[in-house]
Amino acid sequence: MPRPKKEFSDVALRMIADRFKIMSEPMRLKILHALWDGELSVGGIIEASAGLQANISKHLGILQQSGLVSRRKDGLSVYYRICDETVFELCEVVCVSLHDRLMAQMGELPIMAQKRKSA
Amino acid sequence: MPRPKKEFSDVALRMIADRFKIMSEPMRLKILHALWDGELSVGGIIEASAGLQANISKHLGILQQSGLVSRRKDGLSVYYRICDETVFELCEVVCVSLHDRLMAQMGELPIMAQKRKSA
DNA sequence: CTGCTACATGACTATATCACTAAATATCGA
DNA sequence: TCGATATTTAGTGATATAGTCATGTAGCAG
Repeated sequence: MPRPKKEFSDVALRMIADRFKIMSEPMRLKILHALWDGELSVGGIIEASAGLQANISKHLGILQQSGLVSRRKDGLSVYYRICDETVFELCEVVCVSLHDRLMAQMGELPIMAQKRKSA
Repeated sequence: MPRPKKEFSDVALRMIADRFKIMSEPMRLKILHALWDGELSVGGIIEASAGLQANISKHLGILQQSGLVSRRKDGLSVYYRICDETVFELCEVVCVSLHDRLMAQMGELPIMAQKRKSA
């Protein structure tokens, strides 16, 4: 069955593209991945993502403004957590797509049928 | 139930981020949208997306190299079509997320309970 | 008030990328 | 071969963004 085609205005395209752009930085993905299991303080995120404090803070600001993570302040620390679960879904879809593509590319290679030990 | 946490190497993060980056240009989304219903020649894509020829061509090259669209040459024309259906899925997930976010933001606004005619 | 900790922000540099123009390449018909 | 059409490639200027250093701000301890 064919997908029903919806129309997209330039504004809509811009909004969608912006969301993808947010997700298009490895450092931000790393931060989101660090938040996979739940809330974490900025210090914890810095530790998990192995980045400089200023950079992490800036990325967290971007992620929060885009609505992907939420901020909670408690004393000296600030805790972030993912508040948009589609983040995981997007990454999973992309991973599957990349995997399929690599498999297809491997299939194109004329490797002779020699036994290969699986790791 | 908690999602099972998978580990991501820097290379993996880079690959995923690159895929998102491909999708983060409104013009490329416009091109993909033009290909929604199926194959289209470059000329057709130019017409549908209302962009300059050189620019469209460059974006098509990027899309093809990333494996999202495939190329078929027939005589003078080159026909492109989407060969990775996850493109649609990604856009749909993002749209839902954006919609939910806007709805939530609307809910935050203290609008008085006045009747509003639906358009 | 002072100092300390945790985080955010501003300024700056380097890099990347988009859109545009102009030129090159490829295919078909006369 | 010549010219017309269709598409790609190259070069350029403008813009944007990541990363880094230095500084600013908020909360807690003393």
